[in-house]
Amino acid sequence: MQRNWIGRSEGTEVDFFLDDDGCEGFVTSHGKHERRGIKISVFTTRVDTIYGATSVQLAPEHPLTVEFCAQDAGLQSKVAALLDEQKKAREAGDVGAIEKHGVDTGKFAVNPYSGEKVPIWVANYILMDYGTGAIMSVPAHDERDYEFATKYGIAVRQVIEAAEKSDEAVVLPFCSEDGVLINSGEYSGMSCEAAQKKLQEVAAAGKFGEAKVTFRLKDWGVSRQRYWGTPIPMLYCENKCVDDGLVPVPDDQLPVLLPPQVEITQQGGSPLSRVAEFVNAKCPKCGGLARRETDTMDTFVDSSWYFYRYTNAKNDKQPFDPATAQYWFPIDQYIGGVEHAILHLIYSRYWTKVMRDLGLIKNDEPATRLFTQGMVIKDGAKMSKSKGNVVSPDDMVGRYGADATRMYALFAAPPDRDLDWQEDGVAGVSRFLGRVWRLTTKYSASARGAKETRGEVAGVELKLLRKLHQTVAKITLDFEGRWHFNTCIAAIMELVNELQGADAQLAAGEVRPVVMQELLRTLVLLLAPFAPFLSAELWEELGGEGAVLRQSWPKSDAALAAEDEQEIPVSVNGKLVSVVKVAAGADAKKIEAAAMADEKVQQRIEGKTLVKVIVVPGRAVNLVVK
RNA sequence: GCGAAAGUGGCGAAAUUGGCAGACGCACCAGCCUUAGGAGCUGGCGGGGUAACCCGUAGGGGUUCAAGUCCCCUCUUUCGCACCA
Repeated sequence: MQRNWIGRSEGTEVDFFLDDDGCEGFVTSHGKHERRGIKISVFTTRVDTIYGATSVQLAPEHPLTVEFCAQDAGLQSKVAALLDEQKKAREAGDVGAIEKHGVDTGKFAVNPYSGEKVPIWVANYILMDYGTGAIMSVPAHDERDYEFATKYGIAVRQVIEAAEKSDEAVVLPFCSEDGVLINSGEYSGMSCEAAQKKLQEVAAAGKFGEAKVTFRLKDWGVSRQRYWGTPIPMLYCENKCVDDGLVPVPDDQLPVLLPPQVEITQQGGSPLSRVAEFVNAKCPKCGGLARRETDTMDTFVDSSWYFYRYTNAKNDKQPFDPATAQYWFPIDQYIGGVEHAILHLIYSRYWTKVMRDLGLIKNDEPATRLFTQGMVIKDGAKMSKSKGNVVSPDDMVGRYGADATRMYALFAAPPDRDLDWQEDGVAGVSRFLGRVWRLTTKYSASARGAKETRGEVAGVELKLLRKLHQTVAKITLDFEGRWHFNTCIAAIMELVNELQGADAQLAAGEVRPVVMQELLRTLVLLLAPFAPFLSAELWEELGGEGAVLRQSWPKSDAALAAEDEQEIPVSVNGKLVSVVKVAAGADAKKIEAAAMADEKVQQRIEGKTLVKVIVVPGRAVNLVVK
C-alpha cells in the first residue's frame, strides 16, 4: 500500500532549451553540444516518445512562467486565472476534476535530441511541486496531452507504433509501451524499452539529462498556526547576531511551554502571536531582544516519534537515551487499522530514518512487522465517533461479563477481517462459558488432588486425551501462526463438546483422576487467554499453583494426538462416491486396495474401463473410468 | 476515473500445501426435563427430490485426475486517492 502511495516512478529528466538569442547555434545531439541559454528541465517516464513532443508545458508557478509574465501583462492575467483554478481544485481536494485550460506564451523551446522548436504553454493541471514543474507534451501517446492538444489545436505526431502490425487504423492516443519507434530519427525501429535506455545514455553523455527516480510523497507541513500544538523552539534575534537572526532555544530552557491564557479571536494567524509574554524573549546568544516562533508543530510530528519516549519515560534530560532506545527498538509487532497504513506509518518511518542519520537510534525502521486489523462494522457502516454509531461494550459487560464479551468479539471474525457487530452471538458464548463452569466444577474434586502418574491409556481415556492434544496443537498453530482466534475458540468448543458427550463415562468413573486433571487443567489453560477471569477461578478450583496466566502454554503430545485410522475420500471421475477407512500412514497400494474393495465404488465402475488411478496418501483417491 | 481489499447457508463464519464445502456458533424447528429460565439436555437444520440421486462457494470461461482455493473476463460491495508527467 505504501509502495503505491510513495509512488516510485522511474523516468528521465531531460533539458529542453529556451529558444531565444542566447541559444543561437544550438546543435542537435547528432553533432556537438554547445548549449547556452536557459534550460527547461522536464521529467518524463516515456522519453522514448520525445520525438512526438509538440509542446512544453509549465506550471503556473514555474520560475520561467513568472519571468514571462513579468515581460507580458496580458499573459500575467491569464496565468493568474490558471493558478486560481488550480488552487481552487486543490482546496476542493480534487485536482483530477479540473477542466484543462492553458495559455500559449508565444515562446519556444528546443528539443535537445531533434533540435525541433516547440511552443511553450502554461497549463492549470501542471503542478509545481511534482517533478520539475514542467512536462513535454506528447499528444499522440498520452491521454491528458491528447485532450489538451486537440482542444487548443496543437500538433499531434505519432512516433510509436504497435509491435504487432494490424490492419486496423491506429487510435490515438496510443499509450502502450509495447511498441516500436517511428519518425524518431536515428532511433526509429527501436523498441520502446531499448530506446528509453539508449536515449538516457545519450542525454547523460551530452549532459542534457539523466535517468531519474521520482517519488510522489506529499510534503506534509510541519507547522500550524494554532494554539494546541507543540511549540517550535526557535527565536528570531532582533539584532541579527547570527546571519539570519535564527537562534535555537538552548537545551536548558526546553521545553518551551504554551502560555496558559490565550484568547482565541478567530482573526486568523496564530493566537500565540498576540500573547506578548510568550512572543517577547531574550536572545540567548547576544542577550538582546528576540521574538519567539509562534507556529506550533502538527500532531503528525508527535505521532511520528512519541513511542521512542516510552522506552525512557522518566528521562528529564532528553526525549530518550539512545542506548535505551537501541535496547527496545525496533518494535516487534505494530498493530493498526488501514487508516494508519499510509500517512502515520510513512511519516514515522521517515522520522525514524532521520533520527538514525542523526545517530540517535540504530534501527532503520520503527517496526519489523505490521498487522492490519479490520474495522468494526455496525449496520453496514464503519463504526466511528464521527458517524455516531459507536456501541459501547459496557452494556454487554454488564449483562454477560467481561469474559463473554471479550470472547465473543474474538469469536465473531478473525482480526484481519472487518467485524460485523451483532450482539446476538454473545449469549451463545455466555452459555458456553456456563457449560465449562459446570463441567469443571463437577469433576474438580476428583481431579484436584491427583498425584499418581498417568501411565498407559486406552478406551475413553485415550479418546479424550487424543482430542485434547489435537486441540492443543491446532490452537497453538492458529494462535501463534495466524492470529485466528475465532478458530481457536471453535476448537475449545469442540473439545468441551467431546468431554460433555462422554459425561456418562466420566460420571461412572471410567476416567482416572490423573487423566481428569490433565484434561481439565489443560482446557483451562487453553481458555485463559480468551476468558481470563473464569479461567483464574477454575484454575484455583482445580488446585493449580500460582496464577493461570503465568503458567506455560501446554504442549501437544504428538504420539497421543495421532489417530490410528484415517478416512480417505474416494472419487470416480472427480465425483465423491465414498469414504474408506485405512490405517494411519497407509501407503498408496493399501489405500487403492481399500478403495477398490468399497461397495459403492464397485457399483460405480462396474462395466467400465479403469483408465487411471490417482492416490494421494492421506488425502484422496480418484478413479478415472470410461 | 485510478489504486487496494473483499464476495461461501436465514446470519457471523470454517475449509493451513488444489483433495469429503459449510467446522464452531447464532437464529429457527421437534422432543425431553423442570420449585417456568435471558436456564439445562437430546436431535434436526444449503437447495431440489418419496428415494436412488441431482444441483450448489457473485456470474461466465479456462487449467487439472481433482478448483471456494490457480489463470482470464464481467458484475457488485467496501476502503483509499494525488490528472503525478
